[in-house]
Amino acid sequence: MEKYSVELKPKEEKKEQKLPPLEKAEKGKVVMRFAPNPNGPPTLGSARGIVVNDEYCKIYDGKFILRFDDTDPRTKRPLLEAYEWYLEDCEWLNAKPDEVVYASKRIPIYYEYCERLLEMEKAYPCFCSREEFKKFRDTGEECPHRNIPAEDALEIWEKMLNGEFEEGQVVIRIKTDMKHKDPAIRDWVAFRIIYEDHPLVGDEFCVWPTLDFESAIEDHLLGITHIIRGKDLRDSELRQRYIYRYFGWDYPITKHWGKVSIHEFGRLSTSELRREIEAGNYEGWDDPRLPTIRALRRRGFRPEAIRNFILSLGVGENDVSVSVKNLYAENRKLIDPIANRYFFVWDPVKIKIEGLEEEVEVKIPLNPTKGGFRVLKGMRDIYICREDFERFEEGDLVRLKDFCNVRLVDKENAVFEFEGFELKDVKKGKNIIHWLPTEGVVECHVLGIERNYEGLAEKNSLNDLGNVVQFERFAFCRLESFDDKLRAIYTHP
RNA sequence: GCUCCGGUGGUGUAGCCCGGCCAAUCAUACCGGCCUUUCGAGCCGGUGACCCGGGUUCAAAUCCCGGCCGGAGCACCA
Repeated sequence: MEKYSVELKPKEEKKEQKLPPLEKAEKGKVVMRFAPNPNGPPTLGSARGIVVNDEYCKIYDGKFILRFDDTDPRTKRPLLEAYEWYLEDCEWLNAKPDEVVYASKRIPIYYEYCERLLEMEKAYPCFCSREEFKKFRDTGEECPHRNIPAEDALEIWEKMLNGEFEEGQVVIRIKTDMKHKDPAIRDWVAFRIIYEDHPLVGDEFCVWPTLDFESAIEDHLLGITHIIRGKDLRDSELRQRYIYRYFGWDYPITKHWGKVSIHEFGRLSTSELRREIEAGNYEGWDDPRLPTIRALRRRGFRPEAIRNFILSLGVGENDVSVSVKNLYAENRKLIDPIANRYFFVWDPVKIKIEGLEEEVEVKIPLNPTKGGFRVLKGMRDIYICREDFERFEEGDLVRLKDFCNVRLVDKENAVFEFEGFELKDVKKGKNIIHWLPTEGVVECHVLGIERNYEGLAEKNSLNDLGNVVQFERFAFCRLESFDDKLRAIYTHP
């Protein structure tokens, strides 16, 4: 009995720093933020922003802010439920923000700063169409509106706010340098007119700041010291620095990482996922095949595994393309010592064991490191996987794991012959298979990644409802619910 | 096209700023072995990389130049 009760060795956590030191970071003074647009649930991609920023805050005793950059009610319209999802998932990832900010609720603040810029003649209302302005930008010429005097500019701004212009008729641009060597930086748009209800603040506003403007102001107001984000926002820094210069502010220290793509999931774009779901290709945002945090949680991943996986990607600027197997490995380290083992027989075939005198009680270890047992009834009629059954030929000796040895004598009728309880002859290898009696089992459906599985599982496993278990020789699965049958979700091998 | 960034084993990563201790770290994958019972788990071991060419130097993955390859931005999206 004690041969299974090996003591649980707590895999000691190496306290090594998982991230490179942050430039000019002082303990206790670091303020960082993760600033998503909540137009869908957090994905593994968002988790990178959450985890890396949070991890640095933890390392430096800093402050972690979650800021919703939700200032576009149309093109990347926020999803009302998603605000809550971000809060939930951050907390689940052990990255509870110290402060939460909603940009859409702070629009008047951005207006004030815009007015100051207009007064300083560092911003101007521009009536060029996109196409017209593109020409100026490409040639490096100033557009005719660039030198509108402050008073007139302010007047136009007032009219914008009052809804006296059509959408697209006028925008506010920040003066940079029309000769800037990178055309992307030249006089960028800070405010535009959009007549559309915002999911959070309704129709209160019709003049909306762009991300570059809103983010620039907020980062300063919030006292952000370090920004780490995707390299797609690299030029933002160059644009925003103009505002910082005009106001005499210091720009935070920045770092940018490349794109992550996961072999099995592809690029992690929220908009794409949304399209797929709306097209009915997935059941919802928590469909286990999806790379959303809620799907991963549903599958039974540990938040620590996700953190470790993300941190292992580092913060380099080159794009990474990694396999989920790395995530699986991280999770396995955490759950292997605690997940109870059970038998799950998919595509079951009923076989008969001839010559088995009486039913026996079979004790099987619950977990090799933790110890404990579960009991199955060893009887004449049992189930095994069709996959296994098909492999065998008459005369083959098979070990029913922890039960007995049997020999296939009549494949046609699925009859085996009892050979003894002793573990001998078949001590290892593919001929040790798992099995299930005809009593003490429940129907089980496993929602898989590539395919789903129908079969039978030990009734014992009901004790682990809600937990992740290992179905031996199958995979780790999370037992989600039990109604007419046990419903499990495939976690990973 | 213009601007910027990056290239370390199959994959990801450390090292590069401040050249030598790097015949290059760690993980994953793969292969092999082990296990009185998961060969789809676990344990142990092994294979495997500095994009190319020049230069500087006693010494270069690390510094410089050129090339090649990859990526990002150039939206009234974030």
